[in-house]
Amino acid sequence: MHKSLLAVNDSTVAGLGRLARFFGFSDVMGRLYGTLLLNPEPLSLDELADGLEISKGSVSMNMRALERWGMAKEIWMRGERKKYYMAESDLWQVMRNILGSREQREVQVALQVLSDSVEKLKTAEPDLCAEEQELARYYLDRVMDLQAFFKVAQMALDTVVGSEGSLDFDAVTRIEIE
Amino acid sequence: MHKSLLAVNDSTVAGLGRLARFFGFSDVMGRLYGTLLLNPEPLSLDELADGLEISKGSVSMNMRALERWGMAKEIWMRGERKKYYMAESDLWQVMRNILGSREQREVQVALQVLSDSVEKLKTAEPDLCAEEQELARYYLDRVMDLQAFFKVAQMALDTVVGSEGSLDFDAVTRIEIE
DNA sequence: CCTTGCGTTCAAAACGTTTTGAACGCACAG
DNA sequence: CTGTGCGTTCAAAACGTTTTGAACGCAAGG
Repeated sequence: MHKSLLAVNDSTVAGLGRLARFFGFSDVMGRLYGTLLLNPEPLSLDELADGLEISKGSVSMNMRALERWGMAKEIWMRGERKKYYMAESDLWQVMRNILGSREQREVQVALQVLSDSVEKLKTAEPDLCAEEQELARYYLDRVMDLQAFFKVAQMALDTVVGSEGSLDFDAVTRIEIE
Repeated sequence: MHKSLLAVNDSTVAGLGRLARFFGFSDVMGRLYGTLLLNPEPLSLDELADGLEISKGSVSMNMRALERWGMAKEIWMRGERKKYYMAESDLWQVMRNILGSREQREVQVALQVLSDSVEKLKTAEPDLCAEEQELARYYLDRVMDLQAFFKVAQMALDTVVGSEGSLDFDAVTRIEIE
């Protein structure tokens, strides 16, 4: 294959590996996704293993993870006993999958913990000595700051997850500041 | 100290540890930040080490990292030879620091690599055989999808980083979809 | 029934990151 | 000048995660 195509392939695959790490996935997941994304035809596990020079076991496990995250889908080729995969090429769809199942849950849990804390502090206040009451109020301020912060995060996530099609540039610039 | 205050402290510190990991920092950085955030008075390195039951060396290194990220600042106490730290309690300021120095650079690099790829593909196209040309066009489509994706990310980051004060809820809900 | 070709699994190994703790340097007080 | 108390450093150890590769299961074809 031509040198420039290989170069583009390499940097894209490497870049998606980086991106995957950034999102808390493994490097290999990102590279597998990149390899599939740049292949018009579906690829088999062996082709992926050869292409990235990693073990078949690793490909098997990481591809299952990619499937669970909706980043790749299995393709049935008639007459073939091998499994073939293609990348989900709609990046916003991938984004929605990830934010929707992982990040939203994370934020939910955080908000739950924080509102429990507010509850605890308010309930306990009467039982506290003066000094402790002051500290409790201080805690309350901080915890409520965190709550406000996470609520904004929650709204932002809901917006992306609830969107259809791709977010466009103009839309994002229309975010306004208090 | 009262049980409920300890419970709130624990869960907040643990939660900020989680959050720190999520953002690619170490758990300890998040816990140190949380500990400082819930202390009306500045704390010394030894107090932090004792409070979290970690070594003094770790506190020293992680606090310097927190300082570099603008998440804590040193407080000079007259007559004291110890170093004291306080948390930067404006969470949006912390966010702006992190997004501004780390994430923006990351996105910049990605965009640079992608536009280099576009350039390479366009330059090389005339030299390619028919089959390769088709693949090059396929690559171009995919690379440009990635470009669009990262440009949205860049805009979102710019918006947050360039903002002053805290983003409010309404503002975020005003994001519109294509 | 056996063989072949495939995907899956998982224990062990490789690897990277984080934590520790002892050694060190520095500044101040006596 | 010396001792004390502090922060810093870094090599070694602990730890967690990822990768490998051999063993296995399973299905299809002979």
